[in-house]
Amino acid sequence: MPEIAEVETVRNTLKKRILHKKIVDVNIRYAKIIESDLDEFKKVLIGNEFEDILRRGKWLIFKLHDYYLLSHLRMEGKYFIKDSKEEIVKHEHLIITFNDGTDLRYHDTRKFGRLKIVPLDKLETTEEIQKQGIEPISNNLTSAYLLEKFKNKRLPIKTVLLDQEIISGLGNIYADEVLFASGINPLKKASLVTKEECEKIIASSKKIITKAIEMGGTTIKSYTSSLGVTGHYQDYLCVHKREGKPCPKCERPIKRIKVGGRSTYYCENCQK
DNA sequence: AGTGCGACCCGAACGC
DNA sequence: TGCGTTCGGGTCGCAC
Repeated sequence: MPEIAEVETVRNTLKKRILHKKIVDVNIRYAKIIESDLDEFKKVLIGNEFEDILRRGKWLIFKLHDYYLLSHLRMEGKYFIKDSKEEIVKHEHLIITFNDGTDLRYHDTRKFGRLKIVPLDKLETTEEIQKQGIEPISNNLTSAYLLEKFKNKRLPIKTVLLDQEIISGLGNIYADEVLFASGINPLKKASLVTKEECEKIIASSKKIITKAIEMGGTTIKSYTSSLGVTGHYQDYLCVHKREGKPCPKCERPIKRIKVGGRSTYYCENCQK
């Protein structure tokens, strides 16, 4: 679920609620989501405090005094802030307790999310962070860069847009939306995408992501960002999850196909 | 190096 | 109603 807009919304929401509070306890209830040594993980967190929250692609980066806590929500990870006295519910896998009687709780139905700690000076050399491509909302994203990256890719453009090492942060929802807005068929081989089409991909990515962040992300199924905040971008989706519904431009029914194993929605008429 | 596909998990939606 | 199957907003590892 969480794509860049959702992660950004979580970041902004949590920043208002958890900074500069002393961590007094850490309860790991499902250890496999933690990629660091568990004792070290706890030792680093307890007595520490979050000083800032950053984001790189879909990675949330919590800055501690001497370490970063990296968190990837994958498909269904969510953060909640609750009173420490509240009963722990199913799927709350990590509970960080603050000295003011509140908890930051990581909830993940499918257990796909991952967390790890890295020392401050090791962030840039951490593989997960190093691999991230250019942010869609960055001015460094140019058609020259995309053309170079697409050059040797025979994969469908849709699949390549999901490659975090090229553009970081686009997921299945916004990839469909970007291609619709750009008038590009999701099955078109990436190596055949033109400079003009790259310009369209860049312009529509910026527009769609900016708007989605403004709307607090997209809520599909039960996804809510932290604190029960619900995104509203789903009201603006043109093609994703709209199989059979009329295309916003030409009114013909939206098609659903599989591309690289992922559900893909598009308009046959507008995306030749 | 680039590509294809199963694996990781679970619950909801669907089909009978 | 009940039971089995399919699917998914993401990424990784492995085989070719």
